[in-house]
Amino acid sequence: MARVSIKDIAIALGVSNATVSLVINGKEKEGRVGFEMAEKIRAKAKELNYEPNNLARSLRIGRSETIGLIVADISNIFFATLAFHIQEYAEKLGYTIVITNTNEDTSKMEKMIQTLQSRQVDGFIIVPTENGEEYIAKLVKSKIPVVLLDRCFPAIETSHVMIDNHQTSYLATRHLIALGCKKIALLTYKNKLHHMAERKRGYVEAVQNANIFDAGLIKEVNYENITEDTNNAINDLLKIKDLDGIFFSTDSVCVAGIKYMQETDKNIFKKVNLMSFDRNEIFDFVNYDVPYMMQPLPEMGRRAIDILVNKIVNKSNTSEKIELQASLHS
Amino acid sequence: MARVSIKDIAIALGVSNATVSLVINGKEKEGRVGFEMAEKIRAKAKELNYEPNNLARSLRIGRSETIGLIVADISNIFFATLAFHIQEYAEKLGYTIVITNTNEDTSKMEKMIQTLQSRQVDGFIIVPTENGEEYIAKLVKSKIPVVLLDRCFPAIETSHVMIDNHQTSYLATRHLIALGCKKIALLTYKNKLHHMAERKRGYVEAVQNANIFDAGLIKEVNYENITEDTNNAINDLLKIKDLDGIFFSTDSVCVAGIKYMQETDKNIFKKVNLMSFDRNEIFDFVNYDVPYMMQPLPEMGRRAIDILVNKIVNKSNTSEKIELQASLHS
DNA sequence: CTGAAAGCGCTTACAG
DNA sequence: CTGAAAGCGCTTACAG
Repeated sequence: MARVSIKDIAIALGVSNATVSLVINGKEKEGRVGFEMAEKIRAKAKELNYEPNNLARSLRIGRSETIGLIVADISNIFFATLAFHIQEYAEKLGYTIVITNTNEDTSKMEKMIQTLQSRQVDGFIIVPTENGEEYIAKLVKSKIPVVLLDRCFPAIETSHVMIDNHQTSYLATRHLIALGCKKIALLTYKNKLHHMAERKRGYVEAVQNANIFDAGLIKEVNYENITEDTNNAINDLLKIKDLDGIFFSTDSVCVAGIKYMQETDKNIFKKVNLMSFDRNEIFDFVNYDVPYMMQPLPEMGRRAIDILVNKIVNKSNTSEKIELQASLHS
Repeated sequence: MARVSIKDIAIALGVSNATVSLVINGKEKEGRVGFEMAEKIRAKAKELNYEPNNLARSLRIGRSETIGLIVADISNIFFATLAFHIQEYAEKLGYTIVITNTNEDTSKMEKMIQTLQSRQVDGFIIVPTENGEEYIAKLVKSKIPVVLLDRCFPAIETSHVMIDNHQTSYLATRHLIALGCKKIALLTYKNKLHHMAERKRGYVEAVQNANIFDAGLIKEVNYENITEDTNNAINDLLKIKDLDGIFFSTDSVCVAGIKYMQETDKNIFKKVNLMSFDRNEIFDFVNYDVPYMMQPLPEMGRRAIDILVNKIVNKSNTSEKIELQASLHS
């Protein structure tokens, strides 16, 4: 039951390893192997049930045709869907995707990157953690191809694929304003990630332009303590007279918010308009049509792969910064 | 920027590759390298920023310490969570998990397995597709370590980790009966997978024992057409006089069912008791406490890894068939 | 305590 | 059109 190698085929047929390798890789034309010999080799390969050893191949050619995908939380439907699209597309290009998970933990991210590097991945697509800037900077400096996804560090010169968070947030807020809202709250994560700051900036710009800015309407919650923090924030907000809009900067906060509001006041949605970032399945079960800004997940995945593969294949070193548009669903 | 290898360290220090390798792998004691030399080697490795090449190592030792995990749908929270736990646990044991996705497509499953085999994974954890029996049988016969997860093919002699579907389903139905239900419907997938048949069997046994079996209360829907089929099934069921219970054999069907029922009749949950297989986030947003049978995902993941690693390391060839208990939440 | 050498399975110049 | 040989970066008997 020992695995059969190129050598076994070569010996069985009395030819050289080189000839077999050429045929197996379909290089018989440029490679100058006779048609009959090629046919014999293919037949023998099938007969012996030959399966190539890609480890050996990778070692020899110096590429593994494997890409490391590092996401923040694979059990979050947003990242799971993104991972799904990335895998689908990468497969078409002949790359295998290795997905790993950081749980928003920087030391874990570092460990994952090291593990994958020792397995010789050709490049990385990374959703970086909040405190991961230093390590990502080091990684990028080491010249291994990297594309950041969904999030970025403006101080580092890297390629990234994300949406235009500022613009998306601005448009989301404008939508509430167009609906006639005058007191619009923002419920967002408290962290240093740039994309979150951009979402806040988009909101602030929109309410300022409409002359309805009020710093007291901005509430920030911690990722680790989302339920309790959100409940408290909503409690505070509902005390505000004439509150008529809440913009949630992610669907996870929106879900937590809606859950609490439903329990608190069944008629809340008649008074307060919501807006979410990304869709969540639970929206179908709420007695209110939640409008949301949808990120183009399949395209984000494709673009990330395209840029990364270009870096890998052409050794391109330019930083491509892609910011896609999200679409309003209401 | 060329990667530094063991050889570079050896040359820099004027020692042999073997000595460096021994130290790097912490085998200096059994390996008989002097402490001072070991220290010098470690220092030089750090200085040169040495990172081992696991591809080369795997090729040499004949193991990759990588496990292929093949799930049916990574964007389904059930599998995503399972994948998460498997990865967490495998990492502790020094294994890297490569996750891929079949989308319930058998030809895709075959392709994924081949790809991973050529990358020399040491073994597989597989959630097999409905028509994948033949290929899985072939795979198992080839002696590569395999553990089936969540589903199994009784005709094939393999290891598997799943729950006791019959018993779980039986208890779920008993719960509805204990609540006083006399007309309990079953809403399940129409497919040939054994675990689904077991869920049906558990339901049938429970209602037969209670003398309330009625074949007309069993409705089957297609995975590909879940929304429409479920709506039709629910429509039929709601025409039945005195219907007082519905058991959903998976949370995905339950979600579809609840969605439709909510739209159809707001007071439905006062008349009909539900029971779901597994929990879903949307249950929090339904005006009714959905009871469910919860599968022990972390344990399922751990057991699958333990069995697989045992096969890999000890070349164990016995089939371990693990059937865990699910717990009732109501 | 340390080194020289073979070999894992492949690919790729080079020679003929 | 085909073969002999080197080498990717490791590990592991074997010899001393």
